Amino acid sequence: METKSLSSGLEDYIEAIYIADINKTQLKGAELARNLNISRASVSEALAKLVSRDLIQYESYGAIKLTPKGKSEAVRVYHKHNILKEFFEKILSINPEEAEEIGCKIEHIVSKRVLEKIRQYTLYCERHPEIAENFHRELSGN
Amino acid sequence: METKSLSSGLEDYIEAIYIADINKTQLKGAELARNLNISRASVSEALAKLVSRDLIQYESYGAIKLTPKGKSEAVRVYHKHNILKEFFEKILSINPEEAEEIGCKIEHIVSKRVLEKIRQYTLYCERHPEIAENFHRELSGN
DNA sequence: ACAAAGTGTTAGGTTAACCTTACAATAATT
DNA sequence: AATTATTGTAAGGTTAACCTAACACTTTGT
Repeated sequence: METKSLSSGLEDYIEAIYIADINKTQLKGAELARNLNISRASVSEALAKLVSRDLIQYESYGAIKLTPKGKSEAVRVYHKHNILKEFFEKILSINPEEAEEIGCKIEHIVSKRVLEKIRQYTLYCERHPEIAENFHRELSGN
Repeated sequence: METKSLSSGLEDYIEAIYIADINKTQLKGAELARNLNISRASVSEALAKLVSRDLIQYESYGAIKLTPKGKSEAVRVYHKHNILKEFFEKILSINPEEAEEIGCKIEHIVSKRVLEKIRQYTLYCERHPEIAENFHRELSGN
C-alpha cells in the first residue's frame, strides 16, 4: 500500500527536501527538523515512513535524496504550491508572506480539477493584465 | 479557556447546527451524526465540548440550540463558507458541488485578511461581469 | 401500557502526528 | 586522538478526533 496519497505532513517534508535539492544543499534530518520546526525525533519517524514508501533514500548521517518516485511527488506538490501562491499574490493582491502561507495550507486540500481552474484563471488574468490592475486600483479607494 | 478558536471539526458541528436553525428544524444528536457522517458517540463527545464552551445549549433527547455566543461563531463560519463558495462558483466557474466541497475545507484555514480579499475580489467581479464571462468563454475554447 | 424503534452515553480502542528525555553514533575542532 | 558538537533514534507520553460494542434511557406506534 505505498500508493496511497501523502498526508499533509508528509507533503511538507517532501517539499522541503525537494527545495534543498533544487538549491543543491546537502540536507540532513536535523536540518530538516530546523526548517520545519519539528523535533528531530519526529523527523526521524517521518523519514522512515518516506523510505518505506520508496520516496526517499536515506541513511543515518547521510544526506536525504529523493527517489524518482519521490521527486515526481515533490514536483507535483511544489507545482501546486506555486500555482496557488501566484494566484493569491498576483490575482488577489495578497502580500507574498501571506500568499506563501495560505498557499502552503491549501496545497494539501485542493483537488486536481480545482487547481487546474485556478491555473487557468491565473493565465487568463495574465492575458488581461488590466483585470488585476483595476482590482488593485479599486481596492485602494477610487 | 473557552475563548480559544474552534477546531475545524467543531466548526463543522456548529455550522450544521446553524443550518438546522435556519431551516427551523429541531436537531438532535443522532440526526447531526447522520448529517456529518460521524458516529453518535463522537457527536455526543463533541456536543459536550460545545456545551462546555458555552456555544450550545443541549440536554439529552432535546433539540440542540445555539447560545448567542455559539450563534455568532456559527454566523462567522457560515459567512466564510458562503464567500468562498460564491468565489469558486462564480469567479472560477467551478461547479456547485465542488465549490461547496472546497469551500468547506478552506473555510477552516483561511485568515480574516485573505477572506476579505476574496470577498473584495468577488464584489469587483460582480461590478464587472464581463471578467467572468470572458473567462468562461475562453475556457470553453471561445 | 408496552414493545419496538430511536437516541444518548460509557468504556475502551485506534491512529496520526507530534512531543521530551535520554542515550548512542558520527563528525568536526583543536 | 581526544574532546566537543552534532545528529539520529528509541522509549514512552500526549492530544484530538474518530471508532465499535454494549447498555440505558426516551419516544413512538399499536
